[in-house]
Amino acid sequence: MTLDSETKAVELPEHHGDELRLWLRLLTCTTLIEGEVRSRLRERFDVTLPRFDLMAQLDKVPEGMTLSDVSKRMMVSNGNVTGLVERLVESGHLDRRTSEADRRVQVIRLTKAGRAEFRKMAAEHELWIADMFGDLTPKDVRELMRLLAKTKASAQRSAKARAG
Amino acid sequence: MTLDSETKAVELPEHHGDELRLWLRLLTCTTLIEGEVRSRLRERFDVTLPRFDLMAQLDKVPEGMTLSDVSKRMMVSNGNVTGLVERLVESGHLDRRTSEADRRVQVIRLTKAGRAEFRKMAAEHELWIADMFGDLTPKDVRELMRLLAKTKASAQRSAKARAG
DNA sequence: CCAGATTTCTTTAGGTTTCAAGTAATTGGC
DNA sequence: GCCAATTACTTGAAACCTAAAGAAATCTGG
Repeated sequence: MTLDSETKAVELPEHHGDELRLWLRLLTCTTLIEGEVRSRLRERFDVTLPRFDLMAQLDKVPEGMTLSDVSKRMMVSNGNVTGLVERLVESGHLDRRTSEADRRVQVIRLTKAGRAEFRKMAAEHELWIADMFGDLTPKDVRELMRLLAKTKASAQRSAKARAG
Repeated sequence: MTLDSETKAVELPEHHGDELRLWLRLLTCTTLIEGEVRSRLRERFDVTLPRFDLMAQLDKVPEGMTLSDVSKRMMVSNGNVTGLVERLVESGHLDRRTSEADRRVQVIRLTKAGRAEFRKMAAEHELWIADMFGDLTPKDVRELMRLLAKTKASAQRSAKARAG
Protein backbone atom coordinates (compact mmCIF):
# COMPACT_ATOMS: atom_id res chain seq x y z
CA MET A 1 0.00 0.00 0.00
CA THR A 2 1.45 3.33 -1.04
CA LEU A 3 1.40 6.50 0.98
CA ASP A 4 -0.67 8.08 -1.77
CA SER A 5 -3.55 5.67 -1.44
CA GLU A 6 -3.59 6.11 2.31
CA THR A 7 -3.67 9.86 2.04
CA LYS A 8 -6.43 9.73 -0.52
CA ALA A 9 -8.49 7.39 1.60
CA VAL A 10 -8.56 9.97 4.33
CA GLU A 11 -9.03 13.11 2.28
CA LEU A 12 -11.20 12.18 -0.65
CA PRO A 13 -14.52 11.14 0.88
CA GLU A 14 -15.23 14.55 2.44
CA HIS A 15 -14.43 13.57 5.97
CA HIS A 16 -16.71 15.47 8.34
CA GLY A 17 -15.47 13.97 11.56
CA ASP A 18 -14.21 17.30 12.91
CA GLU A 19 -17.66 18.86 12.85
CA LEU A 20 -19.13 15.82 14.53
CA ARG A 21 -16.55 15.94 17.29
CA LEU A 22 -17.19 19.65 17.70
CA TRP A 23 -20.91 19.02 18.02
CA LEU A 24 -20.37 16.35 20.65
CA ARG A 25 -18.12 18.65 22.62
CA LEU A 26 -20.64 21.47 22.43
CA LEU A 27 -23.34 19.10 23.62
CA THR A 28 -21.18 17.83 26.46
CA CYS A 29 -20.48 21.34 27.70
CA THR A 30 -24.12 22.31 27.63
CA THR A 31 -25.30 19.09 29.28
CA LEU A 32 -22.69 19.43 31.98
CA ILE A 33 -23.53 23.03 32.85
CA GLU A 34 -27.26 22.52 32.50
CA GLY A 35 -27.20 19.51 34.80
CA GLU A 36 -25.23 21.45 37.37
CA VAL A 37 -27.63 24.39 37.22
CA ARG A 38 -30.55 21.99 37.52
CA SER A 39 -29.06 20.37 40.62
CA ARG A 40 -28.28 23.65 42.30
CA LEU A 41 -31.71 25.12 41.59
CA ARG A 42 -33.37 22.08 43.11
CA GLU A 43 -31.02 22.00 46.07
CA ARG A 44 -31.11 25.70 46.90
CA PHE A 45 -34.60 26.73 45.84
CA ASP A 46 -36.52 23.53 45.16
CA VAL A 47 -37.40 24.76 41.69
CA THR A 48 -37.03 23.09 38.32
CA LEU A 49 -34.96 24.51 35.48
CA PRO A 50 -37.89 24.94 33.04
CA ARG A 51 -39.75 26.99 35.64
CA PHE A 52 -36.69 29.13 36.26
CA ASP A 53 -36.24 29.64 32.52
CA LEU A 54 -39.83 30.67 32.07
CA MET A 55 -39.62 33.15 34.93
CA ALA A 56 -36.38 34.50 33.44
CA GLN A 57 -38.18 35.27 30.19
CA LEU A 58 -40.97 37.03 32.03
CA ASP A 59 -38.65 39.02 34.26
CA LYS A 60 -37.34 40.81 31.20
CA VAL A 61 -40.80 42.03 30.20
CA PRO A 62 -42.78 43.54 33.11
CA GLU A 63 -45.87 44.13 30.98
CA GLY A 64 -46.09 40.43 30.27
CA MET A 65 -45.93 38.16 27.24
CA THR A 66 -48.26 35.87 25.36
CA LEU A 67 -47.83 32.12 25.53
CA SER A 68 -46.67 32.09 21.91
CA ASP A 69 -43.96 34.61 22.67
CA VAL A 70 -42.73 32.46 25.50
CA SER A 71 -42.88 29.39 23.32
CA LYS A 72 -40.74 31.00 20.63
CA ARG A 73 -38.23 32.48 23.02
CA MET A 74 -37.77 29.27 24.95
CA MET A 75 -37.76 27.24 21.76
CA VAL A 76 -40.24 24.72 23.11
CA SER A 77 -43.66 23.62 21.93
CA ASN A 78 -46.89 25.44 22.68
CA GLY A 79 -48.37 22.53 24.59
CA ASN A 80 -45.35 22.48 26.79
CA VAL A 81 -45.79 26.11 27.77
CA THR A 82 -49.47 25.58 28.57
CA GLY A 83 -48.66 23.01 31.24
CA LEU A 84 -45.69 24.91 32.60
CA VAL A 85 -47.71 28.10 32.99
CA GLU A 86 -50.58 26.22 34.57
CA ARG A 87 -48.36 24.98 37.38
CA LEU A 88 -46.70 28.35 37.91
CA VAL A 89 -50.05 30.12 38.11
CA GLU A 90 -51.18 27.46 40.57
CA SER A 91 -48.14 28.11 42.77
CA GLY A 92 -48.72 31.86 42.68
CA HIS A 93 -45.64 32.85 40.71
CA LEU A 94 -47.53 33.89 37.60
CA ASP A 95 -50.52 36.00 36.81
CA ARG A 96 -52.54 35.12 33.75
CA ARG A 97 -55.33 36.93 31.94
CA THR A 98 -57.05 36.87 28.61
CA SER A 99 -56.22 39.74 26.28
CA GLU A 100 -59.01 42.25 25.77
CA ALA A 101 -58.05 42.90 22.18
CA ASP A 102 -57.82 39.28 21.12
CA ARG A 103 -59.54 36.72 23.24
CA ARG A 104 -57.44 33.86 21.90
CA VAL A 105 -54.42 35.40 23.57
CA GLN A 106 -53.34 34.73 27.14
CA VAL A 107 -51.01 37.30 28.69
CA ILE A 108 -48.84 36.08 31.55
CA ARG A 109 -46.75 38.10 33.98
CA LEU A 110 -44.74 37.49 37.10
CA THR A 111 -46.64 38.24 40.27
CA LYS A 112 -44.97 40.41 42.88
CA ALA A 113 -44.08 37.32 44.88
CA GLY A 114 -42.95 35.51 41.76
CA ARG A 115 -40.67 38.36 40.75
CA ALA A 116 -39.17 38.64 44.21
CA GLU A 117 -38.45 34.94 44.32
CA PHE A 118 -37.01 34.94 40.82
CA ARG A 119 -34.66 37.84 41.56
CA LYS A 120 -33.28 35.96 44.54
CA MET A 121 -32.66 32.88 42.45
CA ALA A 122 -31.27 34.82 39.50
CA ALA A 123 -28.66 36.53 41.64
CA GLU A 124 -27.21 33.22 42.77
CA HIS A 125 -27.63 31.67 39.37
CA GLU A 126 -25.45 34.37 37.88
CA LEU A 127 -22.69 33.56 40.34
CA TRP A 128 -22.87 29.85 39.54
CA ILE A 129 -22.52 30.56 35.85
CA ALA A 130 -19.66 32.98 36.43
CA ASP A 131 -17.89 30.32 38.47
CA MET A 132 -18.45 27.59 35.92
CA PHE A 133 -16.90 29.75 33.20
CA GLY A 134 -14.39 31.09 35.67
CA ASP A 135 -11.25 29.60 34.09
CA LEU A 136 -11.84 31.41 30.82
CA THR A 137 -10.04 34.70 30.28
CA PRO A 138 -12.01 37.74 29.14
CA LYS A 139 -10.46 37.18 25.73
CA ASP A 140 -11.64 33.56 25.72
CA VAL A 141 -15.14 34.73 26.54
CA ARG A 142 -15.16 37.26 23.73
CA GLU A 143 -13.80 34.77 21.24
CA LEU A 144 -16.30 32.11 22.29
CA MET A 145 -19.13 34.62 21.96
CA ARG A 146 -18.00 35.43 18.45
CA LEU A 147 -17.65 31.80 17.36
CA LEU A 148 -20.97 30.79 18.85
CA ALA A 149 -22.69 33.66 17.08
CA LYS A 150 -21.23 32.38 13.85
CA THR A 151 -22.31 28.85 14.72
CA LYS A 152 -25.83 29.97 15.45
CA ALA A 153 -26.08 31.78 12.14
CA SER A 154 -24.71 28.76 10.32
CA ALA A 155 -27.16 26.36 11.96
CA GLN A 156 -30.05 28.71 11.26
CA ARG A 157 -29.05 28.90 7.61
CA SER A 158 -28.99 25.10 7.45
CA ALA A 159 -32.33 24.72 9.24
CA LYS A 160 -33.94 27.28 7.00
CA ALA A 161 -32.63 25.54 3.89
CA ARG A 162 -34.32 22.32 4.95
CA ALA A 163 -37.62 23.90 5.90
CA GLY A 164 -37.53 26.36 2.99
CA MET B 1 -20.79 62.29 38.38
CA THR B 2 -17.10 61.87 37.59
CA LEU B 3 -15.66 59.44 35.13
CA ASP B 4 -14.00 57.69 38.03
CA SER B 5 -17.22 56.87 39.81
CA GLU B 6 -18.76 55.62 36.60
CA THR B 7 -15.85 53.34 35.96
CA LYS B 8 -16.00 52.04 39.48
CA ALA B 9 -19.73 51.43 39.29
CA VAL B 10 -19.14 49.07 36.41
CA GLU B 11 -16.07 47.32 37.67
CA LEU B 12 -16.49 47.06 41.39
CA PRO B 13 -19.56 44.89 41.90
CA GLU B 14 -18.02 41.96 40.01
CA HIS B 15 -20.30 42.15 37.03
CA HIS B 16 -20.77 38.67 35.64
CA GLY B 17 -23.13 39.53 32.83
CA ASP B 18 -20.69 38.44 30.13
CA GLU B 19 -20.56 34.87 31.37
CA LEU B 20 -24.34 34.75 31.61
CA ARG B 21 -24.71 35.97 28.05
CA LEU B 22 -22.13 33.43 26.95
CA TRP B 23 -24.06 30.67 28.66
CA LEU B 24 -27.32 31.70 27.01
CA ARG B 25 -25.66 31.77 23.64
CA LEU B 26 -24.14 28.34 24.19
CA LEU B 27 -27.54 27.03 25.21
CA THR B 28 -29.22 28.60 22.19
CA CYS B 29 -26.74 26.99 19.80
CA THR B 30 -27.18 23.58 21.35
CA THR B 31 -30.96 23.81 21.49
CA LEU B 32 -31.11 24.95 17.90
CA ILE B 33 -28.92 22.17 16.55
CA GLU B 34 -30.42 19.53 18.80
CA GLY B 35 -33.94 20.46 17.74
CA GLU B 36 -32.95 20.29 14.11
CA VAL B 37 -31.32 16.89 14.54
CA ARG B 38 -34.38 15.68 16.41
CA SER B 39 -36.70 16.79 13.61
CA ARG B 40 -34.61 15.25 10.89
CA LEU B 41 -34.23 11.95 12.72
CA ARG B 42 -37.97 11.71 13.16
CA GLU B 43 -38.69 12.80 9.61
CA ARG B 44 -36.17 10.57 7.88
CA PHE B 45 -36.01 7.54 10.17
CA ASP B 46 -38.88 7.84 12.60
CA VAL B 47 -36.49 7.55 15.53
CA THR B 48 -36.07 9.69 18.62
CA LEU B 49 -32.84 11.45 19.54
CA PRO B 50 -32.33 9.58 22.83
CA ARG B 51 -32.57 6.25 21.00
CA PHE B 52 -30.12 7.43 18.38
CA ASP B 53 -27.72 8.60 21.08
CA LEU B 54 -27.92 5.30 22.91
CA MET B 55 -27.25 3.36 19.73
CA ALA B 56 -24.33 5.68 18.97
CA GLN B 57 -22.75 4.77 22.29
CA LEU B 58 -23.19 1.07 21.63
CA ASP B 59 -21.88 1.24 18.08
CA LYS B 60 -18.49 2.24 19.44
CA VAL B 61 -18.22 -0.88 21.58
CA PRO B 62 -19.14 -4.11 19.74
CA GLU B 63 -18.69 -6.27 22.81
CA GLY B 64 -21.37 -4.28 24.60
CA MET B 65 -21.65 -2.09 27.66
CA THR B 66 -23.34 -2.20 31.04
CA LEU B 67 -26.28 0.04 31.80
CA SER B 68 -24.12 2.04 34.20
CA ASP B 69 -21.56 2.68 31.48
CA VAL B 70 -24.27 3.96 29.19
CA SER B 71 -25.71 6.07 31.97
CA LYS B 72 -22.36 7.72 32.66
CA ARG B 73 -21.49 8.28 29.03
CA MET B 74 -24.84 9.75 28.16
CA MET B 75 -24.93 11.75 31.39
CA VAL B 76 -28.47 10.66 32.19
CA SER B 77 -29.96 8.86 35.16
CA ASN B 78 -29.95 5.09 35.62
CA GLY B 79 -33.70 4.84 35.63
CA ASN B 80 -33.81 6.67 32.35
CA VAL B 81 -31.51 4.14 30.70
CA THR B 82 -33.58 1.24 32.02
CA GLY B 83 -36.65 2.48 30.14
CA LEU B 84 -34.79 3.43 26.99
CA VAL B 85 -33.11 0.05 26.76
CA GLU B 86 -36.39 -1.72 27.42
CA ARG B 87 -37.99 -0.07 24.40
CA LEU B 88 -35.00 -0.68 22.15
CA VAL B 89 -34.83 -4.36 23.11
CA GLU B 90 -38.57 -4.56 22.42
CA SER B 91 -38.06 -3.11 18.93
CA GLY B 92 -35.23 -5.53 18.18
CA HIS B 93 -32.40 -2.99 18.02
CA LEU B 94 -30.70 -4.16 21.18
CA ASP B 95 -29.66 -7.42 22.72
CA ARG B 96 -29.53 -7.69 26.48
CA ARG B 97 -28.15 -10.34 28.80
CA THR B 98 -27.12 -10.70 32.40
CA SER B 99 -23.40 -10.87 33.02
CA GLU B 100 -22.09 -14.29 34.06
CA ALA B 101 -19.43 -12.81 36.29
CA ASP B 102 -21.69 -10.38 38.16
CA ARG B 103 -25.37 -11.04 38.07
CA ARG B 104 -26.28 -7.46 38.97
CA VAL B 105 -24.88 -6.34 35.64
CA GLN B 106 -26.86 -6.19 32.39
CA VAL B 107 -24.76 -6.13 29.22
CA ILE B 108 -26.41 -4.61 26.16
CA ARG B 109 -25.27 -4.68 22.53
CA LEU B 110 -26.61 -3.66 19.16
CA THR B 111 -28.23 -6.52 17.28
CA LYS B 112 -27.18 -7.07 13.67
CA ALA B 113 -30.32 -5.30 12.50
CA GLY B 114 -29.85 -2.53 15.04
CA ARG B 115 -26.29 -1.91 13.93
CA ALA B 116 -27.24 -1.84 10.26
CA GLU B 117 -30.01 0.65 10.90
CA PHE B 118 -27.80 2.82 13.08
CA ARG B 119 -25.03 2.96 10.48
CA LYS B 120 -27.49 4.20 7.90
CA MET B 121 -28.75 6.91 10.23
CA ALA B 122 -25.27 7.87 11.41
CA ALA B 123 -24.05 8.46 7.87
CA GLU B 124 -26.77 11.01 7.21
CA HIS B 125 -26.50 12.49 10.66
CA GLU B 126 -22.86 13.28 10.04
CA LEU B 127 -23.77 15.19 6.89
CA TRP B 128 -26.43 17.18 8.72
CA ILE B 129 -23.95 18.20 11.39
CA ALA B 130 -21.32 19.10 8.82
CA ASP B 131 -23.84 21.28 7.06
CA MET B 132 -25.01 22.98 10.22
CA PHE B 133 -21.41 23.92 11.08
CA GLY B 134 -20.68 24.54 7.42
CA ASP B 135 -20.07 28.28 7.64
CA LEU B 136 -17.23 27.83 10.09
CA THR B 137 -13.71 27.76 8.70
CA PRO B 138 -11.36 24.93 9.71
CA LYS B 139 -9.63 27.47 11.93
CA ASP B 140 -12.95 28.40 13.56
CA VAL B 141 -13.58 24.73 14.24
CA ARG B 142 -10.18 24.23 15.84
CA GLU B 143 -10.54 27.34 17.95
CA LEU B 144 -14.02 26.40 19.09
CA MET B 145 -12.81 22.92 20.00
CA ARG B 146 -10.07 24.44 22.11
CA LEU B 147 -12.33 26.91 23.88
CA LEU B 148 -15.00 24.31 24.57
CA ALA B 149 -12.41 21.97 26.01
CA LYS B 150 -11.37 24.76 28.33
CA THR B 151 -15.01 25.46 29.18
CA LYS B 152 -15.66 21.81 29.97
CA ALA B 153 -12.67 21.65 32.28
CA SER B 154 -13.76 24.84 34.01
CA ALA B 155 -17.31 23.62 34.54
CA GLN B 156 -16.06 20.29 35.85
CA ARG B 157 -13.80 22.08 38.28
CA SER B 158 -16.76 24.10 39.51
CA ALA B 159 -19.06 21.10 39.78
CA LYS B 160 -16.45 19.14 41.67
CA ALA B 161 -15.88 21.99 44.10
CA ARG B 162 -19.56 21.99 45.00
CA ALA B 163 -19.84 18.22 45.38
CA GLY B 164 -16.38 18.05 47.00
C1' DC C 1 -17.75 -16.84 57.59
C1' DC C 2 -20.67 -12.74 57.96
C1' DA C 3 -22.74 -8.26 58.86
C1' DG C 4 -22.50 -3.83 56.89
C1' DA C 5 -21.37 -1.03 53.04
C1' DT C 6 -21.38 -0.59 48.17
C1' DT C 7 -22.75 -1.31 43.53
C1' DT C 8 -26.15 -2.27 39.87
C1' DC C 9 -30.31 -2.03 38.35
C1' DT C 10 -35.49 -1.35 38.77
C1' DT C 11 -39.46 0.98 40.35
C1' DT C 12 -42.29 4.89 41.52
C1' DA C 13 -43.91 9.55 41.51
C1' DG C 14 -43.85 13.83 39.56
C1' DG C 15 -42.51 16.78 35.81
C1' DT C 16 -41.15 17.92 31.21
C1' DT C 17 -41.41 17.39 26.30
C1' DT C 18 -43.00 16.50 21.66
C1' DC C 19 -46.36 15.71 18.17
C1' DA C 20 -50.79 15.57 16.48
C1' DA C 21 -55.41 16.61 16.76
C1' DG C 22 -58.86 19.64 18.32
C1' DT C 23 -61.29 24.13 19.80
C1' DA C 24 -62.01 28.92 19.73
C1' DA C 25 -61.18 33.54 17.96
C1' DT C 26 -59.64 36.45 14.40
C1' DT C 27 -58.42 37.84 9.76
C1' DG C 28 -58.83 38.30 4.88
C1' DG C 29 -60.90 37.71 0.44
C1' DC C 30 -64.99 38.03 -2.05
C1' DG D 1 -71.84 39.83 5.50
C1' DC D 2 -69.87 35.25 5.03
C1' DC D 3 -66.76 31.54 4.49
C1' DA D 4 -62.06 29.79 4.37
C1' DA D 5 -57.63 30.18 6.17
C1' DT D 6 -54.89 31.38 9.87
C1' DT D 7 -53.59 32.04 14.62
C1' DA D 8 -53.53 31.01 19.72
C1' DC D 9 -54.03 27.92 22.74
C1' DT D 10 -55.47 23.28 24.86
C1' DT D 11 -55.76 18.40 25.12
C1' DG D 12 -54.18 13.59 24.86
C1' DA D 13 -50.92 9.95 24.12
C1' DA D 14 -46.43 8.43 24.36
C1' DA D 15 -41.88 9.10 25.45
C1' DC D 16 -38.26 11.07 28.15
C1' DC D 17 -36.11 12.48 32.45
C1' DT D 18 -34.88 13.05 37.38
C1' DA D 19 -34.71 12.04 42.16
C1' DA D 20 -35.46 8.93 45.61
C1' DA D 21 -36.44 4.58 47.47
C1' DG D 22 -35.97 -0.27 47.07
C1' DA D 23 -34.18 -5.04 45.72
C1' DA D 24 -30.54 -8.07 44.62
C1' DA D 25 -25.76 -9.22 44.21
C1' DT D 26 -21.16 -8.37 45.44
C1' DC D 27 -17.42 -6.70 48.20
C1' DT D 28 -14.95 -5.74 52.56
C1' DG D 29 -13.08 -5.77 57.05
C1' DG D 30 -13.16 -8.12 60.82
